Amino acid sequence: MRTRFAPSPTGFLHVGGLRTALYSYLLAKQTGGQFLLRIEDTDQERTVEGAVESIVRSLAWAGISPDEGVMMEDGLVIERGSKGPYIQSRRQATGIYREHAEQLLASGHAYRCFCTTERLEEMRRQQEARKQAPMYDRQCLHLPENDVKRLIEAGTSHVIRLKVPHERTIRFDDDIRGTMTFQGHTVDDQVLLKSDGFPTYHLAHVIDDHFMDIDLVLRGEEWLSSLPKHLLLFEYLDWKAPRFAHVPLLLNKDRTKLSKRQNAVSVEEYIAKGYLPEVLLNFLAMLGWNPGTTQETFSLPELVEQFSLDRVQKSGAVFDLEKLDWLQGQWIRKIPVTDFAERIRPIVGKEYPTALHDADFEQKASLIHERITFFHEASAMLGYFYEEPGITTELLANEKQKVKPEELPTILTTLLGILEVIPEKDWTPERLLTDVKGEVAKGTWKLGQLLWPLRSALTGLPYSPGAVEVAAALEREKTLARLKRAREIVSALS
RNA sequence: GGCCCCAUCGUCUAACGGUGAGGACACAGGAUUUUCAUUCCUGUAAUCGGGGUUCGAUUCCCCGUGGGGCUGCCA
Repeated sequence: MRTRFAPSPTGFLHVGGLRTALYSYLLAKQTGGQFLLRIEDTDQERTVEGAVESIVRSLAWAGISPDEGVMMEDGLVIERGSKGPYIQSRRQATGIYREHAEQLLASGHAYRCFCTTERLEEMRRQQEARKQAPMYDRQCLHLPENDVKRLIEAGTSHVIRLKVPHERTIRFDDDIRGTMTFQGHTVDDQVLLKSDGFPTYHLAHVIDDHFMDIDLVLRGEEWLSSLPKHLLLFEYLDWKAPRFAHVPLLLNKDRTKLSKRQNAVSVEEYIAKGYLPEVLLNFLAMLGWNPGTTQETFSLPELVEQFSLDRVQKSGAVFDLEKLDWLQGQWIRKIPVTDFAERIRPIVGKEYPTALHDADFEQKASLIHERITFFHEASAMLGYFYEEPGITTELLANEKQKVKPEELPTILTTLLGILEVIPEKDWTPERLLTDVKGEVAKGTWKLGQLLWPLRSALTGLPYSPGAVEVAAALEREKTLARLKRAREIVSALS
């Protein structure tokens, strides 16, 4: 099956766009077909410089690479394939859209309209005042042939409109929604070719999807109401229409269409925040689709295998970030520790260069593997291994753990007494814990009263990996030095 | 206003017309005998309303209601 994604280069790639691209990609891949990327830049005014690069880059980041059409090679945007060009402004230059608009004119399914924007605006105003649906009143449909000829010769600016058959009922099947029906008289005579010679979306999509041999058009639900126009065009051009699947919209918390005002909507924002491509894809796939099992995490190959349109939801889905963050945690924990360590090493190294050559970095990284959500948190979580932490009495004491400030000097001395007798070669988390517990067994202190001051003296943090794990990774000498320093601080204050 | 689409826990969702309406996120409580996190266990929580059809409707039909989309020489 050949599918395509056809965004307009009006800005960054939208997360909703990434989802339709993903679904299209999955369908193409699972049938051994091709996925195409086409750029729809027929609106000269809305086209944004650099948007094509940005969209292609975001798609590549997500691992959704087109087999044909617009793609990235060596950092450059290129076009590849035998059905090109794949950028509509370049296709326009070939005359393909005008040609077919004229064919529709000749067959009587379209007509020229010379109405000015002012007249159209006035007409709509009046229609609304009369509580009628704003629709073109067909003034130019009834223009005598001679007048049309004269106006064209005079070079009068005009558009070409589709002549919608009012008496017809248009029925069709959508792969997600099933059968739908529209009455012809409720469908407006859509502009097909604008006065600047560019096609509108409607004409361009029909022509391009035909010539690019697209089997299935998968797009957002916002296109549902213009589908009758597209079907009519396929019919009038005497082409076989592709299948259509309209996916439900992504929603804000208040259930309106996902918008910039209420959410981060561009893929670039999620990249910048540090989400893994696997996570965004996994999350987006599950918004509006479910596997019918309790599986929650899916890799791209798993999605290719399991995705199907008949399990796609009809109603819109709220884009809820909480599950996204949970998924990110799940995916991070799936990364083998060695790989995880190598991924965060450069991040930590940026702030603490010694981490770059730390032979025991993996041991330290393993301590935060289950605690981290974003890689960029790593340096803050491991900083105490590479610089002396700031320690205060307030931090070392802890009411909940029953660590009273005035007892700190005694506790720290006790801790040093326990640890100093452990030789370098036995400096493991297990041995450290065993010996601390041995002290607890004597009955003076509870475990928390010893471990809280130990952990906070070593890390300078209220939350961190466990005391003995940190001590082991920090090594004997540094651990003892930090405890001594802590003891000096508390004795100076008492 | 008109046209079209949609409707199960707060959110994402499951359920050949027969289930105690299931799972996940979030939330609450607990366990993992130090914090945080992880992991595990438990709990709170839903079929929009009204009519049909049927022995039996979350499921099928109709009418409401609610929400959304479209209504541009934008896509």
